[in-house]
Amino acid sequence: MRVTDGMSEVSESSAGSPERSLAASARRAQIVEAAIETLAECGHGQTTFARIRQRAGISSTRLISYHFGTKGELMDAVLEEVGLRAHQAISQRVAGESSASGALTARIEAQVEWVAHNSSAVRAMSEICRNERDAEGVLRYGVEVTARANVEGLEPILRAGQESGEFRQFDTGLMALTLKSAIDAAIVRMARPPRLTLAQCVHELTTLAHLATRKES
Amino acid sequence: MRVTDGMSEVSESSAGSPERSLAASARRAQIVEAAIETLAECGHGQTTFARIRQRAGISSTRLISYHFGTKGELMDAVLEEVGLRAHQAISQRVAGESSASGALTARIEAQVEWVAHNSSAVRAMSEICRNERDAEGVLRYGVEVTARANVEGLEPILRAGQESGEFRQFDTGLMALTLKSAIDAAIVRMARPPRLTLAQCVHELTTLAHLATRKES
Amino acid sequence: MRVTDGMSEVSESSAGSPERSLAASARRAQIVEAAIETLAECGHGQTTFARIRQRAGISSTRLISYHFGTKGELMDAVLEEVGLRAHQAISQRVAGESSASGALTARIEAQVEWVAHNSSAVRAMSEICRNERDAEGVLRYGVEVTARANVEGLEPILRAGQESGEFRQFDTGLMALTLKSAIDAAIVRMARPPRLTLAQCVHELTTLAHLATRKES
Amino acid sequence: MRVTDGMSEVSESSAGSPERSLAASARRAQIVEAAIETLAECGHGQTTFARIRQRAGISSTRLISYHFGTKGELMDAVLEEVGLRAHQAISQRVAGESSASGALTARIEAQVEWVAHNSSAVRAMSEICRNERDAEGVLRYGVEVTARANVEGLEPILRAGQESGEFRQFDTGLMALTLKSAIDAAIVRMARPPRLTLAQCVHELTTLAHLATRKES
DNA sequence: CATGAATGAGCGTTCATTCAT
DNA sequence: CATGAATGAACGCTCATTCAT
Repeated sequence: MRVTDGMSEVSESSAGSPERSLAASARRAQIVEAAIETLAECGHGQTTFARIRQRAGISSTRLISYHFGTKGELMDAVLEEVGLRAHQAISQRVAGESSASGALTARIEAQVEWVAHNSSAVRAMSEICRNERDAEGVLRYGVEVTARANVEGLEPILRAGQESGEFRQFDTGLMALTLKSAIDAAIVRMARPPRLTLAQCVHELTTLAHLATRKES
Repeated sequence: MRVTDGMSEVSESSAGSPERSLAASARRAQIVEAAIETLAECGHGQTTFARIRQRAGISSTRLISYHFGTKGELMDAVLEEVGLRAHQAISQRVAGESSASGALTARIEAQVEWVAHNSSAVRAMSEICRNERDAEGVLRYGVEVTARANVEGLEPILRAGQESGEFRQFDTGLMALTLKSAIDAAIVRMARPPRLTLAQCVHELTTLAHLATRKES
Repeated sequence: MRVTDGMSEVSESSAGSPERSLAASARRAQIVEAAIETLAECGHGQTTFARIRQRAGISSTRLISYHFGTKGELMDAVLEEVGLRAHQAISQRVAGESSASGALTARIEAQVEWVAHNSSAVRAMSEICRNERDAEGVLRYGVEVTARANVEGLEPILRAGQESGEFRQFDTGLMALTLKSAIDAAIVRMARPPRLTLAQCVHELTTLAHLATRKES
Repeated sequence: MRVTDGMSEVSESSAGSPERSLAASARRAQIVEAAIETLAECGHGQTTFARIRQRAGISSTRLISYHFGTKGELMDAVLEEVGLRAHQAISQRVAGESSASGALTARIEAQVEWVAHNSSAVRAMSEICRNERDAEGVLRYGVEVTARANVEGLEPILRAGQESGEFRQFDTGLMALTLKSAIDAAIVRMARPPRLTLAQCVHELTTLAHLATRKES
């Protein structure tokens, strides 16, 4: 039986069991972390096994293919890890809000702050989603996947606000995308003079969202 | 020690003469066009001389380096060409407007329509700006360059509107980036069900821009 | 941005351990030997990975860069190997001599004989030293390196002879270079008619050295 | 009839006539000079048409192949030019001497001085002779050619000295080669501390030659 | 006399991956 | 769990040369 067909060599050892040995999990985490940093710093095109190996401080690239099988699966693991981190950090902060307007503000705050403090993870995710392709050359993750962690949380709020009458009528899909883009734009803006603080950015964005969504008086 | 200095073998000519032979210009245009299509379809990472050669229907990749020197200079040429096209198509449409609000609407209309009808050029530009790096690994074109053709035109309008009292106070840099992002988001949105027409998208965006910028009554 | 730093993919290992696996050492020796022969026969300019691969009888040029990293490092390895061989063969033959004159004669004998019987190694070293350049175009090994293995051994003898009063006053650096050159010239001379035997060459050279260095009576 | 088969395109125009137009001769001289400088500075391996073109300040490498046909023929022309210069500068200085000893001294003086003052030409010649190969990979100019301009003048003097009884018996071929090598070594020596003046070098060499060749008293 | 346009072959290097233990 | 050795394919780029005017 062939051992490697796109599957990690370790995953098949305990067939069926979702658990992984402690050492293996640690190794995987170490490699994923190195991959995130490399993606953020060098970009997808320069993110090679050799560079990841170097940053992770491991002896051979063989260790990477040993634990993840192929490069694509490593990218999957990175995406999963980043998505998990974002979800854990953001979702709970929106929970307490009762009004759609409040929820929207809370969500934007949470999101922009997380993005600002986890730029490497965000860049890594972005690099993968926009560049990772399969053998035929088609993007493996559409904008869909990119949107999921962040936009997915935004659109339900917008829909709820329209249904409750808090918000005016607009295309919720486009508005969600716009707000998500605005959040990313804020990170770009913060890097440029004249300097804006994180709090100022948050305020600008929540104001913008409020004005763009509220029902005309 | 390098002798070509990364310059096209055909370019130099003693004086600063902008002249280029007819045949050479045609070849360059042909290659640039093939490069744009390849970038849009295959992404920066898969945009190789071999693929460009194939799409351009020329005999050898040598023809590319003959006319452009290095890959980096070809990318420069692509960026220049796309920038020129966008400028020519967009700038004049904003000229006639007297009010900031009218100019903003006109600019958004012009921009979203151009982007919608020139998606290959836009994708090509995006791929280059986000992925092209120099030998040391740093991005050759910052977000600055990306922003120039589009954002540069947006921000002056916003500033003028604030000065004339038409617009409320907000950070013009962030607002320009947000509107630019929203335009790109509209393209993404149009590709997803439920379907939105171009006109509907334009309306959504101009409405959003109006609400976000107008002075509170 | 480069990750391999021009290092062999197999070399690193955390500590400064001189150990290399048996198989790897054998492969390296095989490749170095093929490189020496190629350099001697085809010259530095025609010494390509493809030719070395062919002569070594290995499957791919990739094996060379796998074991040596870059071409420059392969050249380094060749130089090191040839230097080692020469040192081992020559140095001990001079050890027993008490007088400077005797040492000089012994050294010349040993050197000319080694050079005559290891012409490939000598040519390889010569090709590298005179042609190998770095990226900026400067010679990587000055005449210094070339001289080291052979001249370095010559000059101390000359200095000792002057100090002991055996030799007349002359510039030891120039004399050492001259004798080294004369040894190389002997190899050239042997290839031309009328034929000279190795022993005759040695005699001619030792006589010349004796006459040129001895104190005037 | 094909115009180019290893022959310069201009040479065939005035078939049979050894004269060349003034402009063509000037161009050829300009290119040869640039080739000499490039060979001396960058070495044979890096002496490309592109670099020569640049240094000569001409518009296209096509001009080189136009005037010289192939690279090999350009190298021939360089060799011819350098040989001519050396011959013109050296030969007359030996003319007036009556004794072999005097002629030898005069020749060494003339040769070392010319070499010292024309290092680029010497390096160029050396680069060509040691590296230029034909399509099959064999050196196009043996040591023979290198030796011609310089050694050729040395050996007759040595032979004459032996016949007249001035010099002792030794192999004139090896001695000539040795003295030629010693002259080149002097140039190397002069570049190294402790500094030696040209006059000192000449004195060291003529003394050495005298001691090595004179009849034992 | 000079130039423009084109070209195939070859270069060293980098890549992810696979076959062995 | 980890490593060593090997590999074919592809990359951008440089080379001298040739077919046209």
